[in-house]
Amino acid sequence: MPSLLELVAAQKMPRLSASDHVAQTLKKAIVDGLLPAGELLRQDEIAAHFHVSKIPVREALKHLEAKGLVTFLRNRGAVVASLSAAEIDEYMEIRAMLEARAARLSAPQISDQAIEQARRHLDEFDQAGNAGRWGELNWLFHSTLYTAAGKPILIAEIRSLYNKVERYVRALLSMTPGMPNTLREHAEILDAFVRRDPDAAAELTRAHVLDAGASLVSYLIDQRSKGGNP
Amino acid sequence: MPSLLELVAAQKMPRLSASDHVAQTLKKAIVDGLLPAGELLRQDEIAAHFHVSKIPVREALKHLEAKGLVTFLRNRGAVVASLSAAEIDEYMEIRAMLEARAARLSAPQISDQAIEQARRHLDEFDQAGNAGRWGELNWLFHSTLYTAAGKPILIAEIRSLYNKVERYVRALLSMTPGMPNTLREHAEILDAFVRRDPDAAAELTRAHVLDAGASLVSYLIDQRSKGGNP
DNA sequence: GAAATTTATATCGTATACGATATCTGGAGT
DNA sequence: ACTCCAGATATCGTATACGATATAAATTTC
Repeated sequence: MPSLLELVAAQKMPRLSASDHVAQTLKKAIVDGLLPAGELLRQDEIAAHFHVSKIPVREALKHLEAKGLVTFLRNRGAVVASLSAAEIDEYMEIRAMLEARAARLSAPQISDQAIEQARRHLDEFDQAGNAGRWGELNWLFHSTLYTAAGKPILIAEIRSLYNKVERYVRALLSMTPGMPNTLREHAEILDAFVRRDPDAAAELTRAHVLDAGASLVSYLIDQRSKGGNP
Repeated sequence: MPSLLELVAAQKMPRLSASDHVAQTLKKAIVDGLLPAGELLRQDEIAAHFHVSKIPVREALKHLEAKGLVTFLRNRGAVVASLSAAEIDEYMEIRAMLEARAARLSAPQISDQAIEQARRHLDEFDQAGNAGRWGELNWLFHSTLYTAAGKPILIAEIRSLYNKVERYVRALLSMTPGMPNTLREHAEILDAFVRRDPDAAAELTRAHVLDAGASLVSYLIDQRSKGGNP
């Protein structure tokens, strides 16, 4: 039987490897937009920040490279990945397809509890002031609606796409006061789920994502034509 | 001006890092099914095979982990990822959606040259005996049809899904003599593109992928209920 | 004074080295 | 003979060390 001391020590034992810890933390920083696109990620600097050597840092960066969040430049280091407007447009189109599918499969199956949980996320979302909390609540609202589909891989793929574009969505949202369409669209989507209407849930979800995508692309094209963003 | 000797030396200089070279080679071995699911990937062994140290090997494995081809077991090493029948089913469903979309967008735009190229891949495919060459030609046939869509990200996502299930598709195909439906379906798809019919191209492509998925899942369920596959 | 070349410096990519963890082997105890 | 524990062995995960490459600075050349 393990002693109390051993249990306490086990608590201190990292369940995650150093490499995984660095990867998780960096991933969040990139998705949240704390690290701007194109930012050079110096390995020694990151290693010092996490009190580890470069080895786990490089492993973490390789992991994020495969996930599309980081780009390696041979002998020049890793940078936060940049997406063109066209690429973002494609990602949003794919998201629209997959999320519409998830909504269609989930709507007829969803439980009252899940709907209530989604409604709570939505209420909190509507009140949340800062863009950081907003991103998480938006994801929680949508993913809560999708779980009844019983398609974990589909949701994981959606999440992966979400991670790639999230920082751009937030940049737009922090510029757009009031979120004109978002609130109404969310309410309509939730209502479709309440009615257990698969067609409405799918189509409203598709339109919601495509609408966000269109706003995003026009904002980016506008922004980059002016600012001369590298 | 660089001397001839320097240019020759530059030829020998690896355009790829050791880590990327290992990743590419391992990825191909896994996708092609040379390394069976669950196989332990010993770092020292792989390092010796490539005449490098463990560091680039681990970076390569981390990259493949993020791509879903490898799974790390803490302090026990990396294994070739295994997929359940349900997971394969989900991946094939998503492929069906994305490939139908690519076909729909591409069909009205496709050039005669692209169609001829696809036809050549198809002819070679029909004659190819071994399953190894088959996989590449199948991909070439389909991807050639999709390129006119002008959606590189969509195609990359399809390819990523393809990589995850390809080894299972091949295992089935090597068991199935003659490929009953595949040849006819391919011919029908190509014909839809010849007619520049987006609806037919999309629906036939969707059915083709879903058909392959259904065969795959029933084969796997059958196989695993008998053999007691770990 | 500007362009080109050399030197210096910083950072990367990888080999080596070593402690930590898991698995294997053999013996003690029942 | 079987279980349980201890030591040995193998493999992993990471720190340290160092050659290679790119960028910046200094120097030379025209």
